[in-house]
Amino acid sequence: MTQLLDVRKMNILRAIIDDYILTAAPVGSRTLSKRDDIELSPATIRNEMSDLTELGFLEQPHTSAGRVPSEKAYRLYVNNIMDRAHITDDEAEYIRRHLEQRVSEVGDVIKETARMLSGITNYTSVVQSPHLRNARLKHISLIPVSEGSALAVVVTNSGATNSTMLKVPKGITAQDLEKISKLMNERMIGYRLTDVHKTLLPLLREEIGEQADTVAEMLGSLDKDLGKQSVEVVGASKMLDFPEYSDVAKAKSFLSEIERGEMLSEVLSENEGVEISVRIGNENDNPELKDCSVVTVSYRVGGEQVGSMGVIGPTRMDYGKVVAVLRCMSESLGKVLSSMLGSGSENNNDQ
Amino acid sequence: MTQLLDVRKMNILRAIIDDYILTAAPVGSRTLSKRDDIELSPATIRNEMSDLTELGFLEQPHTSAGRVPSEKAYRLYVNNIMDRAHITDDEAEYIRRHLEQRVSEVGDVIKETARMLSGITNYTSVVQSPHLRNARLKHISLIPVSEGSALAVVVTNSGATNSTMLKVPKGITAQDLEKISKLMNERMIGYRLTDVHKTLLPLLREEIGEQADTVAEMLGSLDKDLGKQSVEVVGASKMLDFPEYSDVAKAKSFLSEIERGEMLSEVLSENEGVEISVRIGNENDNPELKDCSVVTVSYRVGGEQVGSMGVIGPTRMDYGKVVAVLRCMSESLGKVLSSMLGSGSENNNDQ
DNA sequence: TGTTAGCACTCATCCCTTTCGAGTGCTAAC
DNA sequence: GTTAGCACTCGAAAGGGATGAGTGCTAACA
Repeated sequence: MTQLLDVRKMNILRAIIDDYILTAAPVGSRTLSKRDDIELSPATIRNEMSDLTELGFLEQPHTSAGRVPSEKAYRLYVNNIMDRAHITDDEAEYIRRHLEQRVSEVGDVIKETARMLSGITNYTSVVQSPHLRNARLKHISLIPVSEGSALAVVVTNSGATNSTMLKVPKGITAQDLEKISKLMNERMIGYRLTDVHKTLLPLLREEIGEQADTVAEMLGSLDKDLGKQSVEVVGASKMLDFPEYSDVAKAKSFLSEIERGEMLSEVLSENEGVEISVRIGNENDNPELKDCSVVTVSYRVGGEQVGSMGVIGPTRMDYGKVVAVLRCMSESLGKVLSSMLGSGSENNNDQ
Repeated sequence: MTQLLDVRKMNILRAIIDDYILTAAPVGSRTLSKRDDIELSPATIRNEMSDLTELGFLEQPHTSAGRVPSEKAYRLYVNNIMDRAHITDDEAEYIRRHLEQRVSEVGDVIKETARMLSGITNYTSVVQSPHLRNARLKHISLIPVSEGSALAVVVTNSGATNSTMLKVPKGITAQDLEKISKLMNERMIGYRLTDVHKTLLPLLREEIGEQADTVAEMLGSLDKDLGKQSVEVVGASKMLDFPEYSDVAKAKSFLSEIERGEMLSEVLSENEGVEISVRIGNENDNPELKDCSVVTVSYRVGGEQVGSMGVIGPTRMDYGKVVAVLRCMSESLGKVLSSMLGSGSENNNDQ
């Protein structure tokens, strides 16, 4: 498929895309022939453009307008043409530095990542907090809050903490809770929460005694709760900077959808297992994103993929830069989280 | 000041405001004379409108347009004219019901409140989480997380829970932490955090021994952290529904400001001590809000004002409905929080 | 055979004018 | 004090060139 296009066509296509990314205006043959990297007359270029249009890489808003890249063109561009190293060492250094200053809490790091991501790219950024599914228990506290409810605080080996309100059966007293949490701390530390729930709990049943059902229920709801990954969105309003969204109705429907939030976690969870993913226009499932491109990247802590982040922008986004920035951010975030969370990486490897 | 306007002028002004709130279009004399509640000819109305314009209650976009209410008019309307009981018992019941279903966590209740508030009014809603400044300690856990950091989990008598990452001096071991938290639980329960920090700590110093400084520092940073009130915003994009924001640049600058978030906490903390506050157009400090009105209301748990919420909309917002809804929401939220948090109200009163 | 100049043609955009109508203010009559 | 009548204002919408960026095609050139 690559060889469908000769070098010259490739160059012209790249030039058109580069130009269009910058200006959002249809690109004409004269404009192109003025560029230094293309030494052809407008007429020749027109012939090539005509071919490219026929091949589906270019589109014409109307007869007497310039050409606009099609989604197929962006796809080709992303796969084969763009130069990825659009990010300087300085910028990379800046990202790392800036992230490492925020040493306090995971949530803050995620927020800061989202802010930087949107700040550097000038698109909407989306960053998912790391999931704890495979984290190992380090400490559990059950703190009585009121009749019928207790707060479960879980610290994992990755240093992440999570507190969840649990319902507690009527009969259970504060002493019971203390007993249970003591037992849990003695026996369950070092296991994955899912392991505890599925594997270990049955073995421990007799030892726990009459409260076994309570514990099981608590673990179940904990399990569910730890699976939830929050999502930080920054710069949604930046979409209004682009002429693509100069129509208020369009802007509104996009922003509402972002605000609802459901789309976002879908978008981020779609690329499990993949390192980096670029979805262009209609490649997105969500119809609200059909004029957008979404670039997502997963990040790892201690070798394990624990979350992802991404950028949402118009289809004519600066893919090269975005991909480079995301690569860098993913790496930095991974490092920062790993180091922040201390022992995380070592303990995670022994199965 | 009220008596500057006779009954007829008042009626006309109210009619104009009502109409303008609905349509956002300048109101003319003919339109008014067609209304059932005004039995005057257009010419007569024109005379009155001319007077009202001279008095500063109406403005004319241009000579041959209808009249638009001025901010002064809205002020008068809010203070003297509007009928407040714009909300039916059914709606009030709906609000209460809907909130009470969300019994799990304070954060969820706040989110749901914000969602409903924006849903019912169709404006942007802003809801602050309750502050814990005067809450009394019920339980403290210090959980070692990694070298140099520990998680402090505080449960207050109001049932609110809050966890904060604390820096811990190098020398402190897990055992130390346990000892400290045990001591704190024994001696500090029932006090306000600020009391503990300022009053009780000095008295306890010797008893705590060498870790006193550590405890002091921890309490200090806890204190600061518990003072933070998060803010939930829902429906910011709804502003785009209004013709006032059909200009994308204007919409963008408004949304960016909302997204930055700082303005919001300012707006909400301005009305401490006041029950309900209406700020119209330029009455707002923030220039970004000069075309908006902000209605805020505080809410109480156990007799004490612990937070506030509000609605942001165009100056021609439906003040009557908004005020009524906010009143109801404030009451419901207070009740739900009080009941949710169990013992909250009783214990809060004994000084 | 590939490249280029020339030319007729298309069509969105800009600007100007005209028309339309909602709304006003004033005056005179009731 | 209220109202009908009327001239006047002015924004919004509709129409109509002119402009110019851009195309496709053809024929000539290297």
